[in-house]
Amino acid sequence: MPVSTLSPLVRKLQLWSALDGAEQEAVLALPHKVERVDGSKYLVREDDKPTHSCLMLSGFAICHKIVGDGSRSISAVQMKGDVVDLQNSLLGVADHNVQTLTQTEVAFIPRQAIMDLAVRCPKVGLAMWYDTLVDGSMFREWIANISRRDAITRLGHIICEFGLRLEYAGLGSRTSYELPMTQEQLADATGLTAVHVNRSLKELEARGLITRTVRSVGVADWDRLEKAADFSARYLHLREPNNPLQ
Amino acid sequence: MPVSTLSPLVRKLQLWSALDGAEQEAVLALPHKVERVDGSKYLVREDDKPTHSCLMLSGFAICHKIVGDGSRSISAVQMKGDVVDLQNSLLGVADHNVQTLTQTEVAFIPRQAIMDLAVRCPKVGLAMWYDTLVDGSMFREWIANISRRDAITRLGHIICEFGLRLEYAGLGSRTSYELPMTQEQLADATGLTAVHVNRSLKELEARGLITRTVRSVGVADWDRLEKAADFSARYLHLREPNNPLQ
DNA sequence: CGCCGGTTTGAGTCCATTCAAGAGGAGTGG
DNA sequence: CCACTCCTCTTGAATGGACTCAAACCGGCG
Repeated sequence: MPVSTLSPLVRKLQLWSALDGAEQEAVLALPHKVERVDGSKYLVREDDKPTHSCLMLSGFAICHKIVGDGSRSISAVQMKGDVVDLQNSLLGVADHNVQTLTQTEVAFIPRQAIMDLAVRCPKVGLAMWYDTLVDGSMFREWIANISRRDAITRLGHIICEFGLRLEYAGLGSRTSYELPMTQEQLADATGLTAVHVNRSLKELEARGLITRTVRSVGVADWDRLEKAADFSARYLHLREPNNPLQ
Repeated sequence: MPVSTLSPLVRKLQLWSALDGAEQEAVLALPHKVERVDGSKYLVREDDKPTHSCLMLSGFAICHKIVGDGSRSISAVQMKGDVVDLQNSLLGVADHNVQTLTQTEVAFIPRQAIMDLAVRCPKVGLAMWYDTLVDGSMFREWIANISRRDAITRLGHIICEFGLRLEYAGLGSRTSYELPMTQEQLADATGLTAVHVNRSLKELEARGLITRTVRSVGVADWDRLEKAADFSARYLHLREPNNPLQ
């Protein structure tokens, strides 16, 4: 296991807080175990008391809840570089499920080690806090998306978000990428039904806003899609590397 | 201005991290300015670059966004003891609006002072991070609420949430409290329209799940409402005082 | 008293859902 | 190589929950 396994984490934290050599070392030295996990496996279940957080090294995962009538709500999609489960593991009892979409590689990091590091290296703690604040920003946008946009705008919006995030993570281009979600999963992430997602995607295509093949999305005119999807990247708080906030 | 103005903040942070005397002092010593703000005033607007966070001392405020077609999405309701605007002020550019619902007293704390404190007293920083994680948990539940529950369940759920939070903040009882929101605001917090909120509240009343007067809510049988509203308090991560996580 | 914001009610409409069935692809096993 | 299964995607028709539009009601307040 190379010592640089956790370097995506360092990269991410550096966006927020200028870490000196010792601090970077401390992050890289976090105890962890890398595992390959199949698709559609649970990493954490609601009500669990998880002892580890995980850093996504490859693949995709979702955060979701099952409500009373059995239907599912997806609140986030995680990809390479994202730290999932800070929410769950730090707060003690998991309030949502984390499930892989595809085969993934994840680095499991003990909860206690993260807390100790945050106390020992406050600037690292600050950066992790910032990362959580960005998660919050994304949740708020999803709330707005689900509650106040129609189906077509809503789907356009999530397509824009994925495009930017995938591009930022080096997994594709915003104008052409592989979408690792079924229409049913898209439905659960947008508060729609799979049938209506299907019809709305077709409508987006008919309007010339996107092109589709099996699981890939193409965007001919990004600006036009952004406009139609009521999308603005501000809420993602994407930052250029090597330009920490402080 | 008494030195104990910020004590609600100490109380809140203590839930997560056992702070020693010096750390408590450091929190209380945060520079701040207390102001009385009228109802329906903006504390922060989207796109602002706020320089302060604010601790709510009394009254109510909401976080909201206006989407492309002009409609509004409320993502959170803040009350006494809540720190609003960490999200906005720490990340630089505000991604949502914060607006008072009622007359409020707020303590404005400079963003830089909070960041400095988090670095100087890492356990305080950790506690603030935890508080942000709880916010995230609430956002996820709201996403589930808005996307996958019908109107009646959705409203019942938010009524349960407010009951518990108000009781926890010492502002009423879960079975009888003043609700500081109009039906239009409830609509924007649940992804419904004001008209449908009205009809659904009446239906909740007709089913004997709640009683209403002008702006107050009564719950005759809490357990029955919880059940009908698919409510479980887990996501609020309410903790007993004097029992820090570590 | 008249205004105003909020609540209530009715009637008609529509966006998204439900139900149902067929088509396309990938994987499995005989 | 084909039959079979399973999952996802696609399409049609009918339904319904929530919306829109509109008007009346109500209490507080200048």
